[in-house]
Amino acid sequence: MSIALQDYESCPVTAVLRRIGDKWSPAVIRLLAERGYGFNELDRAIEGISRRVLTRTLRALEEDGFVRRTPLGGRVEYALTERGRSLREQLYALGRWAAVTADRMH
Amino acid sequence: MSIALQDYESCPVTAVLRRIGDKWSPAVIRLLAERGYGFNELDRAIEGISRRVLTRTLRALEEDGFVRRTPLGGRVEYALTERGRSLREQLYALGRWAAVTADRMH
DNA sequence: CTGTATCCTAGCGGATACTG
DNA sequence: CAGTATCCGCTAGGATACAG
Repeated sequence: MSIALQDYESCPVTAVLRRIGDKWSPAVIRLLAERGYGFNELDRAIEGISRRVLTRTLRALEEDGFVRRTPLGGRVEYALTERGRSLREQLYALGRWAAVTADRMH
Repeated sequence: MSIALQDYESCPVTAVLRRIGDKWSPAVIRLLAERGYGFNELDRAIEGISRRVLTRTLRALEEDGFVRRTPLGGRVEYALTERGRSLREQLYALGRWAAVTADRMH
């Protein structure tokens, strides 16, 4: 069996890993799982992220249907969609596995 | 609640996502789940990867304890460790989820 | 408050020739 | 067969000033 070129991008698990495997997406998803957040609120909550990257991260998550952006007169609220909450469940399961087997992970 | 700097790297799920969220790790894991492979054999099976990147991918997976490298007189065999098979199970679950909800994933 | 514009750096991924 | 050496482009990520 061999893996063709088009398989690599079309493989669902690879696609989702590449999307949320960046530096900040997991942190954003984790926060939005609690409640809705404003932009600067997120910026302050996630220590170390730059506004430029936060913007890009949110846009990408929005484009994939994980996050919904709602303008509310002068401010904006970001929240998880149903699909986003579904993803969050998957990541939670993966997190439990990772925590248990983290001994050889440095 | 806020996310401190050190949390980002120490979070198990983020760590594992960053490790296997690269371009080729999922493909390598998928192949090695079947059976042991030699280096050039992997290179041929994964269409589009360069030897340089394949080497780095294998080294990283080995360092994290997902893959075992076994020299066998003139050739080398790469195979999943127990931990690697465990990860493969997790990815398989994530893949099923992704396949089902792939409608808004492009 | 919610971003965008600009500029910069480091690292990933790729092509290819070479080595034991 | 199993890699390493070299070079190169692209993009992710970061700092910071500016804008509506």
